[in-house]
Amino acid sequence: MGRSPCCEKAHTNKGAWTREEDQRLVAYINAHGEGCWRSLPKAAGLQRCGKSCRLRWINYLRPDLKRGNFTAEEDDLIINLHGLLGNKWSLIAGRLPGRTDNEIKNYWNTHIRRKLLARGIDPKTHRPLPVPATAVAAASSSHRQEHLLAAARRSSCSPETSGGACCPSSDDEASAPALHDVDGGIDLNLSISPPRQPPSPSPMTRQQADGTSGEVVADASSEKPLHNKEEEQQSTGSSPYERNKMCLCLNRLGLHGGEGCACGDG
DNA sequence: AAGTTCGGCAACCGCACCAGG
DNA sequence: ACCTGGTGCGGTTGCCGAACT
Repeated sequence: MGRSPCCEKAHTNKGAWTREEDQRLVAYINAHGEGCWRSLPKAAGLQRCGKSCRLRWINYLRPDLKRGNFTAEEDDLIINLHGLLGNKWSLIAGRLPGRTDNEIKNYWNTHIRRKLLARGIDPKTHRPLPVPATAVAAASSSHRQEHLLAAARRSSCSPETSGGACCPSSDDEASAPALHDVDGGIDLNLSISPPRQPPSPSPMTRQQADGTSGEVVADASSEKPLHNKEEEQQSTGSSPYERNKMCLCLNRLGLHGGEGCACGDG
């Protein structure tokens, strides 16, 4: 028993989208709205698979997309959310307005992951890799990387930062990385109720979890070039992460005090 | 200047989940 | 309870431009 293919591959285009195809897709969705992706290509006069149309719309054509470089705040948010959620790119994207899961996934794989590795941080577990301290120190030359490392270390639960109390050393537990903001005193370990947060009133639904409720939680959208962020950080001495504390209202992760922050004191 | 390598990103593929019949 | 279709998600691939030799 199998399932029918989502489209007739013999009559569908593949590869890069043309301007005309984009225009057709945008025009159709503007007129009829999203949904019914299977029948959309035919209705819109496109020789494309419905899944391809959906992907093109979500990742490239949506009007609310934010293009351009990721900001330092977004970097921090991604690192922290990845520490919490793992490779749940759609969930992470739900906390970054204007960013898509695909974009974040690519950014992680091409930028953040490599930088974390260079800093001796395991991108999967957010724990320090077993490398000589001198190698880590030698790699800490740039302020930008220093900032990323600091954020990553805040995101990780390591014996050095936690004193070992919060991080059982068994491999089973290590496979489920926890988040701890040592500086801020916030325990983000999702396996235990955060001491400074009320328990969640109900289990998180899928809709709540993936951000499809339409709420915009994290407002880290300032589009400053990265080098400006570095200068700002150097001049103030405080990281964007510290200035934009994480909002951890359980099912509304984002920047503390952001638009959708439900803490009440933000 | 030409060839090669590398990095970034758009797009594809296959599986999982969910809702409706 | 089971089956099927539609949709969403994460992993992977391949193209293209930049950097390097």
